[in-house]
Amino acid sequence: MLDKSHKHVTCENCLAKNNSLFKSFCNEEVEDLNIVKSCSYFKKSQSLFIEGSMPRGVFCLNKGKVKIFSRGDEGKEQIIHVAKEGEIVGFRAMFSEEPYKVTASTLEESNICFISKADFLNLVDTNVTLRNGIMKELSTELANRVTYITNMAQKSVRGRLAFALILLEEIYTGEMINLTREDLANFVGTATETLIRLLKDFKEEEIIQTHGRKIEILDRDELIAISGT
Amino acid sequence: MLDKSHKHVTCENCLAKNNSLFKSFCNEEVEDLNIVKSCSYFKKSQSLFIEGSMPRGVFCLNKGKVKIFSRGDEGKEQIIHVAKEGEIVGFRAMFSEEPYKVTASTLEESNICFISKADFLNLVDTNVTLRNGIMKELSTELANRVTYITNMAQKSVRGRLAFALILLEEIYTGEMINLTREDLANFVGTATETLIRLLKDFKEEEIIQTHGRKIEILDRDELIAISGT
DNA sequence: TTTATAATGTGACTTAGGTCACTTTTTTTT
DNA sequence: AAAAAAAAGTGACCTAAGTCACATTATAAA
Repeated sequence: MLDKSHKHVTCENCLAKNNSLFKSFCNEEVEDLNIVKSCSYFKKSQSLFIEGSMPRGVFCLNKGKVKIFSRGDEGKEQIIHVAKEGEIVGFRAMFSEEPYKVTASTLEESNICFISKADFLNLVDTNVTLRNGIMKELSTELANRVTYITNMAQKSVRGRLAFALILLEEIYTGEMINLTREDLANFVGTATETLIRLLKDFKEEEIIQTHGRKIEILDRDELIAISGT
Repeated sequence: MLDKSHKHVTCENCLAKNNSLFKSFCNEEVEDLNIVKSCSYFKKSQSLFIEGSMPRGVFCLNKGKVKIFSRGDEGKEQIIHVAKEGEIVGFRAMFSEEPYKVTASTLEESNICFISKADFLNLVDTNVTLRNGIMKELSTELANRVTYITNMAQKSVRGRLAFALILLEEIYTGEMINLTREDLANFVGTATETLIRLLKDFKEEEIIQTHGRKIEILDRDELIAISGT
């Protein structure tokens, strides 16, 4: 259980910092950051921002996980990304001058800091390293989505699930993958029932093991092989 | 037929310029651009760059169309984007320090200018407007891909084809959509046979009309309706 | 603790869309 | 113009994966 009263993690002490776009910041820069940011506690299933609304700033994850999703025409969630500690969420929309195309919502209780649009853009304007980091991040993300699209278009659901589990293992480093079957299905892009059946197959093949809803990967190599399907 | 001898279009006279990231350039800036760029003629089906190779610069389309695709595990092309006159192709990889994740290849004979990585990055460093344009472009593109992914995961092939035709109508403004059935199938993410059958349906429903391989859209509203499927 | 609510899991059935095997038409090359 | 190669189009068949309708846990609330 997170300490709800601990509302102001200082950037200096932020454990997630070295995993973030701010990792190269010097002490002075971290101090500036610390002044402009505000920190707050989010319960499970709270939204940071909603598809269609205008961006007002960026969110920096100190602790917790956040799903980023868009809704298809029938309202079904398509999870695009699961953000973890250290990630800055919502900065893509800072530059596009358009409303959010995605919703961000916590998957578990989280400590999340907020930096206003003006402050963030000011940082980007004045800090070359940060700016380059962001351009690199945007480009890398764009390249990742190419893979994502190709997977969606060409792989079987079984292959996509294998791929998703490999990605999620990275995101849930040190702990077990912990997502509702519906969220997992919405990430893989399939029906919940199909997802459950495929997980059952993987269990029977001893590729994974479950502890309640939590998923432990037993045979990563096999998953890699299947993900080519 | 393009004039093959006309190898050096000056940026000043480039008809595509106003449709590009360079549209806000002043005369002096255009002159600088003109000095660093080189211009060449590409036949149909020539590659500008290939997945896996290291980026050496960016390509600016003066005339012609270019498909951008990645290959899935079985080698099947997945077309991510069709670039038209005015677009700068390959600039995403300039910032990622990684090999290309996609291949770019001409769909028709084209006039294409080249700007080396060093020259391009120099421009980006010194020209704030260009840089902001690029950051905006990267972000918008990222948002578009969210839609693309959601479509792939949730829509029927019929719905995706309708959506693709709407996009392609924009890209082929003033002319008719002219793609092989295989390319179109690889854009929609389906088998060529399925694509042909669906096009036949659309013809019977008088939503489109074909002139040889060229596709003319008759009922855009109906396509929009179907694309929600 | 009981009740309500949400999440997980199964079975039966249907179908969209992929695959394979050809034919026909168009385009390119000789 | 003839030959070769590539693209377009058809038909028959099959199966991966979606849908619907419940049963069975979990989890949260009263």
